[in-house]
Amino acid sequence: MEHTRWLDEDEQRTWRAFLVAQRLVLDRIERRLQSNAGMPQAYYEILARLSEAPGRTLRMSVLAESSWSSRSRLSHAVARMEETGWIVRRSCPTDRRGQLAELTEEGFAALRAAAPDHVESVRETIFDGLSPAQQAGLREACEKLVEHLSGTGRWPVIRDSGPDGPGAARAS
Amino acid sequence: MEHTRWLDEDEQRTWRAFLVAQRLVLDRIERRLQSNAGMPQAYYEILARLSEAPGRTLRMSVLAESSWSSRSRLSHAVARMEETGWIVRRSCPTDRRGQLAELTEEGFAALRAAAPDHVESVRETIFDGLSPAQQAGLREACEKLVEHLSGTGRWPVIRDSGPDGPGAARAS
DNA sequence: GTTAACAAGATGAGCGCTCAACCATTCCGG
DNA sequence: CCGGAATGGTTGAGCGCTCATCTTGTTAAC
Repeated sequence: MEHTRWLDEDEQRTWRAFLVAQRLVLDRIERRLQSNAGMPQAYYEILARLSEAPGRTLRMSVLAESSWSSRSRLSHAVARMEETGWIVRRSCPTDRRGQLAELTEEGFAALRAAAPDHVESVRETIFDGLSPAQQAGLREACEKLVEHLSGTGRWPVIRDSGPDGPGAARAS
Repeated sequence: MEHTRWLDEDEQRTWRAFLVAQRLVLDRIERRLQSNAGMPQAYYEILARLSEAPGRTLRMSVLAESSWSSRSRLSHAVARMEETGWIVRRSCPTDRRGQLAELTEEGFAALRAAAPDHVESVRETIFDGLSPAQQAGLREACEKLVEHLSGTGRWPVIRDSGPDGPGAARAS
């Protein structure tokens, strides 16, 4: 057996910093979104992707990929959001295995209502504390990580649906 | 109502990259740790902090802070790990409200057994995909974020005056 | 000293997630 | 065609987490 490649001091600090920063950031944003819009970040993501789709409708599998969600997770999430009236499911006409998820007017309204504070929260949490150079460094590293990890993991590689990100709700 | 400070295109990309990278990284490491050592990352963190403490013992509150965990979470986690025999709780001699969490031999052994593969997993996930400069950039940004976020609004949740909170009788 | 405020933890309900099945449909090699 | 593999999606158990609440112990004001 090969000897373990332990982390040197710099690597330890990097890993710790990433872990803690990730916790603090996600936690803060999740908490604020939950208290202001009554939805977790993952649901916001799903609604945002749906809102950008033609007809505000996507197949479950496509939606799962574009929101970086497992099928099981998406299935549970959509079931929940169907109960709250944000999404409706319809069967797919061309493939009887498939299901289409469609954003309802209520769902779209919920997304629009949630967006401004969520964006503000993201800005305060991430961008207000980092210099432009630090933002660039963060982005470069994260994009590289995504590239590094998205081929071999459990999620298929997908193309980002464009530079619009979670902001579709602002575009109308 | 002020106008929302929407994210520009660069900021969108940065935020998306951070979100996705964070998901992929944590997911991968968590999954591997779970399958190889039967514990979630948060538990590993707790065991690691305990193992570094004098007497392998810490007060719950200190342990909560040093593992960036809420008290409730730590309480649940320690309860669970007490069932599996990795931790024992003893009452604190100097403060009868307090509890001391002590790492057992079994807990220490579990941590030691988990460590090599976990470290290898971290290395493969984070460091093998990043150049030294990118690692440095990631570290700088994350450390800045931690600094930015750990001051106020850190973990202790801002409680609005609840039913038996201060000023409950007068507030409404 | 009494009493109100506060701190340390524990606890239980609720929720989102994972994992491992599971059913239904479609695809594809003989 | 047929039958097995692959695909799309759902389901339920189990778990870790949050939130609100509760208990117990400490502190401080008067």
